[in-house]
Amino acid sequence: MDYSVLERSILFKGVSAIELREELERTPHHIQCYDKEETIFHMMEDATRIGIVLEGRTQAQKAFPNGSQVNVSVRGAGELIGPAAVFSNSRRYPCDVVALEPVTVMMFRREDLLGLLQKNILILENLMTEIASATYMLQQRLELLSYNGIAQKAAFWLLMQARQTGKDTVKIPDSVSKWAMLMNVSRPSLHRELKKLEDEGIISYSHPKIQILEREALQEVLSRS
Amino acid sequence: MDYSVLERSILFKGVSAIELREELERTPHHIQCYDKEETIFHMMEDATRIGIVLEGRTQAQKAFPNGSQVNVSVRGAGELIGPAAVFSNSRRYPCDVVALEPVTVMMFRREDLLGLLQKNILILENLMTEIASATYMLQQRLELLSYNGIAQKAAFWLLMQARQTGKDTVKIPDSVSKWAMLMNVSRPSLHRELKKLEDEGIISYSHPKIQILEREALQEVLSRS
DNA sequence: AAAAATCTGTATCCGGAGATACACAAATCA
DNA sequence: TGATTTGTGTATCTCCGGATACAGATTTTT
Repeated sequence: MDYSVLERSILFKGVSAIELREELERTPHHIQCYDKEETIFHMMEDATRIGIVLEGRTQAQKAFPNGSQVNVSVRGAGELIGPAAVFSNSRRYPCDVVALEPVTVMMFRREDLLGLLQKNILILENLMTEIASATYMLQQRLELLSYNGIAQKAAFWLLMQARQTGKDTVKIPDSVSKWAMLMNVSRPSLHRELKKLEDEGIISYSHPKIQILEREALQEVLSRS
Repeated sequence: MDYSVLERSILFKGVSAIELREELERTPHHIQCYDKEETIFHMMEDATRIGIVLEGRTQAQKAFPNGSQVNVSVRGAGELIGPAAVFSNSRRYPCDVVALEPVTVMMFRREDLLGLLQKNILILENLMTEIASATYMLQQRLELLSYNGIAQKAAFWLLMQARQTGKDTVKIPDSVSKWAMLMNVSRPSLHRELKKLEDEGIISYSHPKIQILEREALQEVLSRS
């Protein structure tokens, strides 16, 4: 078994290889594989298990009654799926988690993980940081959705990316379509607004890349409405 | 000093009074009072402190550059403010937290609280559950905002309330205006849509109360679009 | 390399919802 | 109790953005 992923995983980072091995021997868990498209956790299902992605990528998504769908987050090797759900009061998965590719996951049952946490403070801190950061991401997401104009949403997202990466050239996430979904707007509308921003000389947009030309002006877009 | 609030607080519930007193004596903290309208935590400020509300109510809110504002959550006696922010990677408060009334808060610095957590697993579990549940609330909020129609948003909210309370008569939160803000729509538009739903015989609306007449139909509203 | 699937750029149409305005009711305060 | 503030009910107007369509480009599959 390859421990390198685990050693750098969200949950176990900072834990020495030896210690990690011991902990795992003591703690019940199992490895599970899923095909592409397969659902790992079902929305509203009882949240008894938490997973560490060992291989492949998963996506949390929420299907709407009208057929549309919102993508919440993508998790790759070393990342966790379902951590908040398992410890929340409701103890339900709030979205579906599906495999974007063939995926292998290490699964822990809630009670077994709790044991781990009680014995190893470092793991516990890791988990807490992860969950806390998740709420931060969600708040960010919420702020994005709370802007009423498409230009505002796009500007907010661009400024956020620019701040996080330190660069003022931003690559579009996967595709314009995905980006539009992320912001809960239609793709043609997003495209139209990007063009407008380009016409105004605030950004320059050539397919997979967007460059922020006038950060001031872009900031100022946020206060329009 | 009155310990009754603390004993039933989110953070310390389940901890015996004696133990609680000991912990508090060992752990640096201080009590702070705020006037109505005063800001307790500033958005983007360095998140070094976590608070337990002892008296009064606080509100987390986010001001937008264009002047509008989103209310995130209200916290009363025994509840926590800033728990996720303090343990997130960014370590920034994601919103302003302001006093809705005169408020007294017990403040802990991050490092002091960490000490508490390491010594007392129960407190740690409490905190984790709280943060995890917060992400659940946020997901809910996100789902609400992700519906594109006002009728859909309202229906979702009503069904949620009905499920949570078990009743099919729902009281509007504070006021229609506040409700509209919560869902990020304009008040007149919300009112219009409520009327429509009433015309359709799905709900009955007489000022502070809404009764769900046809739950099936209301559920079905969600899939419109 | 051909075929299939997916994504982009762009235009046209139209409905939903925001902004605004104002009379009336309700709650708060002086 | 009257005055001031805050919230509700409702209409009208405007426009942003969703739906749809389709031609070219790009990527993936076979």
